[in-house]
Amino acid sequence: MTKARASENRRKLVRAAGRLFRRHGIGGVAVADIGKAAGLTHGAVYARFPSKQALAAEALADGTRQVVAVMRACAANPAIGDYLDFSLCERSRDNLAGGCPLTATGSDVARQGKIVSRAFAEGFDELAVAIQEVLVDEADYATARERALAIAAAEIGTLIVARAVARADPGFSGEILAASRRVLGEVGGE
Amino acid sequence: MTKARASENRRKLVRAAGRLFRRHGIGGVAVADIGKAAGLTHGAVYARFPSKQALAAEALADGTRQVVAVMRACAANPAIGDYLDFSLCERSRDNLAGGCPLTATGSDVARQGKIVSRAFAEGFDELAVAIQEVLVDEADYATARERALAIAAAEIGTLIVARAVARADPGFSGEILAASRRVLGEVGGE
DNA sequence: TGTACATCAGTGAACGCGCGTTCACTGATGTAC
DNA sequence: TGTACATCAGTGAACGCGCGTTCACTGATGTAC
Repeated sequence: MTKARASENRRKLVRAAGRLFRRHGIGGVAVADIGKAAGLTHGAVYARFPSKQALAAEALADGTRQVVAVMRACAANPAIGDYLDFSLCERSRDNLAGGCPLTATGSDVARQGKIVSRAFAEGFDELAVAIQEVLVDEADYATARERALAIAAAEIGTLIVARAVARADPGFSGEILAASRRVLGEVGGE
Repeated sequence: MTKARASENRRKLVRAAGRLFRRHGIGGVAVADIGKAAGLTHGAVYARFPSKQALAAEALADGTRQVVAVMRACAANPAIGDYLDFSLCERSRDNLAGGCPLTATGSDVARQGKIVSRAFAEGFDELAVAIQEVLVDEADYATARERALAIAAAEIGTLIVARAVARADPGFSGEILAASRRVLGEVGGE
C-alpha cells in the first residue's frame, strides 16, 4: 500500500462514482457499488470522502472537466457545428455512463445539497465558456455569452428529452435530436 | 364510501403523486407518502394502481396535460413570447411542485420503465404541438415543427439548469433564464 | 319495505431487502533510533 | 543495517432506518329476493 496506490484508488473511486451516477442517477447508486466498481469496499469511500454528497460533487466536477476537454479536442479548430454534431446524436444519447454528467443528473441536482449544486454551476459555466469561445469569431460579440448559455442549456435539455423518450419511441427521439441540432446551429450563427 | 368518493380518491392520489414526484423526484417519494398526502394509506394506492411505476406514468401524463392547458390560457391570444415569459422566469423555476413534470423529472425518466417513458413522450409531444400552434402564424411553416421541438427541449433544459444552479448561485441562475428567454424568442420569430 | 348477501375501496401489519454511515480492527508502509 | 513503532488506507460487521409490495381483514354500499 504505497501513497501512489492510495491516491490512484481515490481517483478510481471518483471515476467509478461518475460513471455509476451518470448511468443510474445519484439516488440510484449505493456507496457499496461505487467501492466495488473501484475494486474496494464501501469503507474505502468513507476513508476518503465525508459523505456520498461530497463524492457526488467531486464526480460531477471531474466528469464535466473530462467532457469539456473532449469537446475542445473533437476537431482541429472546432466550430459550433462540431460541438453540436458531437453532442446531439444517437451515440451521445445512448452513452449515458460515458457522457456529460450535467445531462445525466440534471433534474437530480435540484434535490441535492449545496456542494453538488455548486459543482453543477461551475461545470455548466465551463461548458458555456467553451461554447462561447467558438461563437465569438463568427457572430456578434455582445450576445455571445447570452447565446452560449442558451445553447448549453438547450443541448442539455435536448439530450434529457431524447433519452427520456427513447425507450418508448426511438424515432421521435431521433427527430428531437435532429430538430435541435439544426435550430441550435442557426442560433450559433452556422 | 360511494363510487363517486372512490373515484375522487383515485384522482386525489394522482394529483398528490404528481406534486410529490415533481418536488422530490420519483425515487425520492415513498408510496406511503403519496397515500398520506391524499388522506389515505399506502394500501389504497395498491388497490388502484398495479405499481408505483404505473402511478408515476399516470401522474406524469396528468401533470403535463394541466400545464399545457394553463399555458394555452396564459394570454387571450398567446404568442411564443407569452409562453416563454410564462415558463422561463424565477417564479416558474421555484415552483417545483406546481410546475411542469417533464422539467421536474426529466433525467429521472431515462431510468424508469417503458410506461413512464411513453407518458413522457406523449406529454412532450403535446407541449411541442402547443408551441407549434403559436409559431405557424408568425414564421415559416415548414420549419415550425422543427423549431417547436427545439424550443420545447430548450425550455426544459433551461429550467433544469436554472434549478440545479439556483442553490449555489442564484444570480447565475437568473442570467441563464434571461439568456434563454431572449434567444428562444428570436428562434420563435419574435 | 325489510333482510341477506356479494362487492369492493380502503386498512394496517408484515415481508424481505437494501440503504448511508459508523467503528473497531488489520496490516503494510515508512520513519526514528 | 536492523529493530520498534506510529501512521493510515482499507476492511467488514453492525447500526438504525425506510422502502415497495403483499395480504388477510373491515365495513360501508347497493343489489336480489
